[in-house]
Amino acid sequence: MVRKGEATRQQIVDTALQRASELGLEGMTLGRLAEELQISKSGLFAHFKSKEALQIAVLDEAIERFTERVVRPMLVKPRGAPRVRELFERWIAWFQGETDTAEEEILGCPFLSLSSEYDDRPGAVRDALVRCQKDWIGTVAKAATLAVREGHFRADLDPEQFAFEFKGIGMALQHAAKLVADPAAERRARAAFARLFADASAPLQ
Amino acid sequence: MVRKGEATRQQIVDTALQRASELGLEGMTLGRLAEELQISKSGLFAHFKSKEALQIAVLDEAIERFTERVVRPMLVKPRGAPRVRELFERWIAWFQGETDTAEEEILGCPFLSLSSEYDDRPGAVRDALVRCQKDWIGTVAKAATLAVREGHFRADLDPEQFAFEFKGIGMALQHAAKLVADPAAERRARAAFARLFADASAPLQ
DNA sequence: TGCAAAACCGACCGGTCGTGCTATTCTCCG
DNA sequence: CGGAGAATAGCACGACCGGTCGGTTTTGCA
Repeated sequence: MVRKGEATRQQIVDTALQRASELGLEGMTLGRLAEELQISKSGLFAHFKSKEALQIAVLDEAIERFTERVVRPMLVKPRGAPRVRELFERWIAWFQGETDTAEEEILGCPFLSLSSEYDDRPGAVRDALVRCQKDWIGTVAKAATLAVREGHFRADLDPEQFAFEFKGIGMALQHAAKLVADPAAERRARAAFARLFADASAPLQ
Repeated sequence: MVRKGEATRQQIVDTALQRASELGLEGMTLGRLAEELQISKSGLFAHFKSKEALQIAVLDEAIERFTERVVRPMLVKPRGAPRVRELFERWIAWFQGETDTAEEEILGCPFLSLSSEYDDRPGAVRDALVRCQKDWIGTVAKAATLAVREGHFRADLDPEQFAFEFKGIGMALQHAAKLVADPAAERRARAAFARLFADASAPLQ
């Protein structure tokens, strides 16, 4: 007697994530969400004690998907440069959304959208977002550290600096692809990464 | 008999820009704006035919200030590498807000906040925003082009690619400084720019 | 199959949103 | 200083917001 509710809740979170990616977690409203799900607003609300709780549930869902689609698959590659490359490729793929089928257009990374939505809005959602963003740059820095240890990257490389620039490339990609609708955005991002990667690599001899 | 109204309108736009930088152009509301200005909501509204008109007025004001504080001052430097450097320094300074006095904390660039606010929200505001963002990356690319022409940058440099990465550094700075509150953010941004600049520079001989 | 609990609904609350309309106050020119 | 017109206030509107509550339907174990 605990099945149906959980399924509905999952369905709500799924749809909410979708809407939140477009309108932001604040811009998403319970009424329209319920309407889209063909559910009453109160029925929807009953699954969460507050809108904030729903927002955090949505954020957790996004984190889970990100882990599954980007972070975990990178581990199949050997430590070092290949894993760093894989991380970038997975990240780029993440920008085109959940579809496993071929998809051309860039939907963007929900975390980047949420980052600017909450960088001036204190609260539990922001705290959770900060935590997961720190985790993410930590993951990138860790991969870079391993690449140094493997001898693929220069010994004097600053992994945190690498992660900073890595992140910048993704943000520029999102900006160029979504707002300015530059068809060359993805190519530019790859070129930027190639430069970052080359600079980080250990000299051939 | 055209004085007072214009002064009030300017005051409204000033305050609105301030609020919009924190809450976004959508999150900013006429009621609270009027309250802060000690003005009636209808009195405020009378200066603009719609909220969208106010939003665009705010955007125009931001563009004007950006031009004054970032784009125009760069022209005092000679064409080429010095001008590119100046552009970056002015841009970094722009992130700390309007204060001419020393200010430590990063307030962030309103355009970057607005970019993610409107990348999924069609309308006149978005159109204006896209236009000014294209102008901005065009300005950066133009400066890079001149640096190539002056022989400071490599002849085979892609100025648009340079502008893409330039923008990415600023976005990473905003993210690191505002959301994650990383005290090293500005240092990281400068280091990233130094690397970008060095890669773009023509070989010494 | 009975029945308690879980799931869900519809109506409704106070509040706030953007936006009109009308009346009053203020400002500046003649 | 008087009056025309700009500037502003007062007020109300319809819509929608997040959230509450009492009642109805559905579910799944005993």
